[in-house]
Amino acid sequence: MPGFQGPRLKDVAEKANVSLSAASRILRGERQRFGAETCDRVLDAARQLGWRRNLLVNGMQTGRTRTIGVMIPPFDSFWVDVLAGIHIVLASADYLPITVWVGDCQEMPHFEKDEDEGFKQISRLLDRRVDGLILWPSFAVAYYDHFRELLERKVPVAVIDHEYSEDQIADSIETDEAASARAVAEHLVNLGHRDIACLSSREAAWQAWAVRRRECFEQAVEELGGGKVRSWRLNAWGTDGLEIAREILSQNPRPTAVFAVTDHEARYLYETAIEMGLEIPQDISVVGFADLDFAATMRPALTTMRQRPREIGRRAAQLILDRLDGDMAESPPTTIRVGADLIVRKSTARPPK
Amino acid sequence: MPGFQGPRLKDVAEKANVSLSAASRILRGERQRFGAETCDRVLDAARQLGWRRNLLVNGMQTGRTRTIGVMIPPFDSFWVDVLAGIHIVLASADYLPITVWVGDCQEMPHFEKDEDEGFKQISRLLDRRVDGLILWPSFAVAYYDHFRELLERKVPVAVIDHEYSEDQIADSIETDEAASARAVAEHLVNLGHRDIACLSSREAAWQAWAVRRRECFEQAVEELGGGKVRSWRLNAWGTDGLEIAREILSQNPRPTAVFAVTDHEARYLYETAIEMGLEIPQDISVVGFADLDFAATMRPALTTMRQRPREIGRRAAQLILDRLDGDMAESPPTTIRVGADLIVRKSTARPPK
DNA sequence: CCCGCGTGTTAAACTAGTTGAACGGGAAGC
DNA sequence: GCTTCCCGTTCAACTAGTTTAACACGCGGG
Repeated sequence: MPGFQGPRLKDVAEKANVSLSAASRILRGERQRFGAETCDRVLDAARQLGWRRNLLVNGMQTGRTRTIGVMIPPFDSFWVDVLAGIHIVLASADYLPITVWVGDCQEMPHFEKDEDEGFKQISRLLDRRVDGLILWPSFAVAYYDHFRELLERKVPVAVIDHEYSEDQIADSIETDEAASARAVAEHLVNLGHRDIACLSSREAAWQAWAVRRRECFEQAVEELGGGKVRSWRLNAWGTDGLEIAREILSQNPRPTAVFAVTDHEARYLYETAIEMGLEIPQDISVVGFADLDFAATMRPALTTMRQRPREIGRRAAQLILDRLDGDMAESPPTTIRVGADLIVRKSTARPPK
Repeated sequence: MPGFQGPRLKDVAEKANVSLSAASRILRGERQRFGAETCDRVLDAARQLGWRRNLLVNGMQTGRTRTIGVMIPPFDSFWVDVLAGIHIVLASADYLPITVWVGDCQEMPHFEKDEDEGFKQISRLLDRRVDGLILWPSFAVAYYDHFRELLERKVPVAVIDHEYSEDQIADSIETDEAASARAVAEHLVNLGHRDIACLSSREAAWQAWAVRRRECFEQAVEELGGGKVRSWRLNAWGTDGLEIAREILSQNPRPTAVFAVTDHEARYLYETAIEMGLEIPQDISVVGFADLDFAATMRPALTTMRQRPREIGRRAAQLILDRLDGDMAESPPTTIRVGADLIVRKSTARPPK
């Protein structure tokens, strides 16, 4: 029961009254060997029948499906924008991304729990013979072992927001953490803050960016004369945001500014501030990171580092395309660092006297 | 140069020392014809070599790629959640959605402008022989002509948020506009509002929901004794939101409540209210629609109808699966109406005296 | 009359399997 | 000694083309 699959090349050839191979050549663009009239006949026949090239066959023959697998968490607007960048670049190269999502939309996935499900997703991509893969760090770490297979199959892989420090086995595209953290530090120190806290995220192995963002920030503040940063982090499941925020804001002396490593953590600080009757930014300054879609509409509007997710997506896609048929097919893995921009809104001010 | 594609079945057969057809049968699950020891040998060999089924070949042979094309605008959290619902259902059936995006992330696409690009996207899906399609209305209307091809190819199509009134040629999954509009009307009329305005969106042909939402609301308010609704709508490009909002709030007498057909339009009303020094909800009540991710964090928090995008996505995916191998393969197109829930927040109150 | 050129044809091999039919050899049962 | 079963083999056809090689036909020029 192979359902009707549309007209075959054979149908086109018959309608145009030419041989199968002539039809194939003409439709592939090899026109010069044939008369103009014949070409027109074949092209017309194909159009009239609504024939379309079967990319499955093409894929079998050339080993290229013009398809790139993408695995991201469907978590927030950052990832949606990354995806947008990927789509734009791939579409213009006549490639198609196939996206699989790990985890739930409501919360950052816990890859440890979903290992099987995640690997099934990757399998679905490999079974369809994607030409390349763009992955978020979770897979890269949780399935480090499976990377062997990807390398053996020579499927180029780009990992977003995660760099392997020791043995880099795949390309990496990430936010420039050092420069970004320094920009935040400068902003706060310049405002006069000398007692600054940092609220980090879950610092799981596959959240290397969280660790680096915090460490870079701590270092930058100290270098700029802002004193020693007091740092907290969420638990492994990310469930204690409000409690940690309460702990930070209850310190005595209370820090005058808090850097949240993402806008999500900044939200906990906002909620806790309302709870405790503290005014942002009069009593405490808050800086976020990412400029997620809700950051601008928070009250007060959140000062945050705007990442460039679209550029990250674009660069990742371009890297895969270059590896596939560019000159860099064989060059060693690289790391691309994408900048971020400080967006000063209403949540930061000079420290209270 | 057909790049290395991983081990072939031939390699597995050789390693296990069996014939090609035996390997094929065993790996397909036809075990009873073979000895347990032979089966193990083949399975082991496949595992050790990392062999994986080539779905391209499968697709060619069976005419089924276990792949569903999805076309949506990457616009707001509504569509992200629809996508989430689709992914969940398809993943559990071992299908994979391939998503193409039309337009830009920042704004609702204008399909009229991008007709070529949009059709290229659909082509990319059909060229890869997707088994079914889930489309947003834009395509359904702009490319009405191309629907012929989809029907001929017997590719089941589900359209989200758009019902053809005359000749329904595809399945449709949409929000229950009549019930939802009535819920909003009841809420406002019960609060005592008797002079209610409606701010509709662009009412393009492919935004049938906007028209119906407005009309249902007008009718419901009148039936409930809330008087005659005064309605406005955005221009064809959706660029005059603030101007229209200003016009509404400058009316004399000013309506005491405004129903915005989506949360996006509610935003214009909020901005304009600040501009004009009006307090929400003391001076004017505002109701949105969709409960997009920013609705809860607006100040005051927006009262809105929460659509069920995930359910819409799930139902759409399920419908496609049922059409593919269920009993309803041949039944006529249906329309599924999904409910919505009124979320009362802080933007509605009794009308000012 | 033969050569070469422009067109186009046929046949075969190839992508990676899947599937049906026929068949073969050893062992057990009768 | 014959039949039957079990286990497995080989062969061929099939999915939808792509590509190479060899070849054929008619026309114009020499």
